[in-house]
Amino acid sequence: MERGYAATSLRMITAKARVNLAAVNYHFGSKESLIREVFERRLGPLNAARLAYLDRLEAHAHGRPLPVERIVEAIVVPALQVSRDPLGGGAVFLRLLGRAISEPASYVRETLPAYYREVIVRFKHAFSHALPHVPEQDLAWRMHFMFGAMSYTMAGNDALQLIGNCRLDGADDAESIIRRLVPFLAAGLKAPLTDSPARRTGAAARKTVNAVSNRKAA
Amino acid sequence: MERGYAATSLRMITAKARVNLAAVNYHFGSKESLIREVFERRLGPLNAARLAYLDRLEAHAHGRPLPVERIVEAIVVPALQVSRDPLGGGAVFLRLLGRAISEPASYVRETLPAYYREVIVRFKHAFSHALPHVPEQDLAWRMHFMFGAMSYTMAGNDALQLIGNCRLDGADDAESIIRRLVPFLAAGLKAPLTDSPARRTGAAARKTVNAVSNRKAA
DNA sequence: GCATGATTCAAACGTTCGTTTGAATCATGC
DNA sequence: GCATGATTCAAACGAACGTTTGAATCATGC
Repeated sequence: MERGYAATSLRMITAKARVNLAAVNYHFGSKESLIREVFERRLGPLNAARLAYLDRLEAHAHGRPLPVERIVEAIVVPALQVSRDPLGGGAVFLRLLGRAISEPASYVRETLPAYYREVIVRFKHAFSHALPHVPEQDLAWRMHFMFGAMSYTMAGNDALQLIGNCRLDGADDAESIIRRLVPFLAAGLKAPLTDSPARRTGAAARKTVNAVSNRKAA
Repeated sequence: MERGYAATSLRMITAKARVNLAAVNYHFGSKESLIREVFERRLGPLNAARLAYLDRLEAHAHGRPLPVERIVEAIVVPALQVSRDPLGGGAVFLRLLGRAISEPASYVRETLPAYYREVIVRFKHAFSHALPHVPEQDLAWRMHFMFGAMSYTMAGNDALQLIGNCRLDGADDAESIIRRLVPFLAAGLKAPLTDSPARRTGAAARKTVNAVSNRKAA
């Protein structure tokens, strides 16, 4: 979580766990299998809880479209529960997960999608039902942005915000994060569609390029 | 960009660049200094362009609050320009940057904030001027979410979306990404404030925890 | 109490890493 | 054309990595 996969050695892990170095290869086979097992144990139940949450919402709705906020909650709230449950991995696992999605290592790029496939399909249907006027492509992109904001937040990437002369309070309190994250994401998903491709950026953008070039020349 | 800092060896880099391995330590001193130089060269001009863009907007506004969409554009459009300019690093640098923000390595967690300090202060002022009803803490969080969605998108994290039975078209076309990203972020920043802390999540959340526990027992 | 299979342990393996070294090569000013 | 400083190069260094090994230890059923 705090060092990334490649930079975390089995010697660090086994020392922290107070076990012998060879135990990892004996019980798991390899370092790669070890972290795969972590996801197997933690991510499966988390996504199952998300689907169960969505099932409950849809059962209550009797086919009517759900409020976007509720659908977003179905994704975010189970993560909150995990972060509160030390036996379920706690907040540490969420941080690991947030980082893992950006992890370039092949082991995770080939493993994670399998866990998310059903979640994405189900929630995409729910969103497209709740937002019938949003074209499929736009919805896919908005879900993409949503996952970005979520995983970034879960990864605890406070590197930038720390220095904005005002710390983020309640960064440890998952509920206060969700109270702010859900309205943000729901508003983004419900944003009005802009059919005109922002023509006005053309001129300003050219000036920007010049500013970049000038800086480089200096 | 595609392997992460720790997993990218100087031997790979020097082989790709068709130079001798020792050249890195001769010209840069160390691997860490090498990547620091990359940020020095690329990130400085990019953030300068963002500030210049904001300067231009504010000069035209004569003290009046700016539309949130325009402020977001000031952050996003210069990145588009960089992605189009192969000499400025191109899209590859943006992907590197998006990954770097999530990179746990200490070299970057201590280097990047310095480049972003002024950007964050200036844009926070602009946003709080445009959104006077949003408390400072909420605004800080919303900017945090915004950076998350942005860096995730810039990092090209398509691992999850690929399998949602509908590919993201135009993923290479930066302008079409921006056309969708700006409305999403602006809507999120302008989202109505929820003063009631979503009490209704209590019961549902408890059920969710049970679902997780049951899955674990199975 | 002893045989047996599972687990733990210290030690070593081969590989790869970032870095250093010292000689070879290049460029440049006189 | 030669001295000098900068750069390139092949080779090696020590350290750290994931993994393997074989003996020691533990647990368990008879």
